[in-house]
Amino acid sequence: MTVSKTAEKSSEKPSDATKGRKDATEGLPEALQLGELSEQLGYVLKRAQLKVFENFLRCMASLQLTPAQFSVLLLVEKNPGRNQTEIASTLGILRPNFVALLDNLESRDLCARIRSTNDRRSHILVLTDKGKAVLTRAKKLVATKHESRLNELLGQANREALLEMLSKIANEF
Amino acid sequence: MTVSKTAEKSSEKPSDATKGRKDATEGLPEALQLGELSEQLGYVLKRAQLKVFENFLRCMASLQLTPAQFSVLLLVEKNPGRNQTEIASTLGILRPNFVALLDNLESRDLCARIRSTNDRRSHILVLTDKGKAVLTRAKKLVATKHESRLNELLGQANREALLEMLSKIANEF
DNA sequence: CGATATTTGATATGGTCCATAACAATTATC
DNA sequence: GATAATTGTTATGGACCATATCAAATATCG
Repeated sequence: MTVSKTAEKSSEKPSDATKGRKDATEGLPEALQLGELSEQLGYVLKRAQLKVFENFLRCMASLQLTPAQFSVLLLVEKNPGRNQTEIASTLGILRPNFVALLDNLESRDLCARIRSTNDRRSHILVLTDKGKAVLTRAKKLVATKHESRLNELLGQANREALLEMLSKIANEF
Repeated sequence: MTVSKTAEKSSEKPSDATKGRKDATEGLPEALQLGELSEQLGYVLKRAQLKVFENFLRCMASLQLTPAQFSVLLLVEKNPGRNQTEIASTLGILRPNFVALLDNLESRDLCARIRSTNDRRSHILVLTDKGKAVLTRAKKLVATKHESRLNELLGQANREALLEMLSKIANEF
């Protein structure tokens, strides 16, 4: 050990004003200094991501769609006729973990697995009619409640610049 | 069910060219179209965050520090004499989950819990000498290997703009 | 052709992170 | 001094992520 146990506060300071934290300026617990933390991109990136996901979930509460589920619906709509492996891998989801996710969407009749006639191992993925309808509503909610709020916070131009830089990091880092 | 089971590909097309996917242009599995996904800030944000954390871990492999551990060391260095509740809460870590994190840092002699004399319930947190030394090396690694690579990818000005926008989202969203 | 290897969806399993309830010790409050 | 609140801690469960493994189906190659 390099530090003596049972010490207290800033040493070299046997003063009286800061003893027991009972000054007249009490009440607030004196917010901590973030210091270099607020300059760490990873830290800020993570916090921002949590906030965005949190807001996304609130906006989608009526449809009960998580970001991952929404991304699956979007990708299946854009790429109908693909199998689980293809959809999962382009989303960065491992096949085993994709099974339960799909089970959920299928049990809610948003998505369907269809045994392919070409390759009877694979399951072709398609949106059901209900899935298409829900996705349409989801897109509207995201646009009007979610992304729009980001626009008014950052401004249209900044939001696009942000997206471009994040894409660069996601793809070229 | 709204879709007929055992279908295949784009219907209304009993053609021959796209049957069995055995054209002359075979080989590549024909990359999927991301479509609107690449415009979803949450999606891109998450992917970027994963990439940044991944790179952070690689850069810190020699010191065996995770982003969370690094943030704790940074915060304790900047705010010595605070207790676990204060450090954990400003990092968005729940007290129960902070215990094991601290146990790890303390077992490696990077950080120490000191029973406060003011409030004998709380544990004051301080960096050990080894903790300070490791943190110094960690900062250098982050600066030279991690953040520098972001700079050359985005450019100094863009990196600062990115940080500012992410901070705005993290704090005001 | 037929033996072997590969692929696909699936299960089981373990790890990490996150969230809640509950507890003993200590302190604050009235 | 009785009651309430706080601190660190444990236990626990859920969500997410990663690996190994499997049966069925297909591909490969002698």
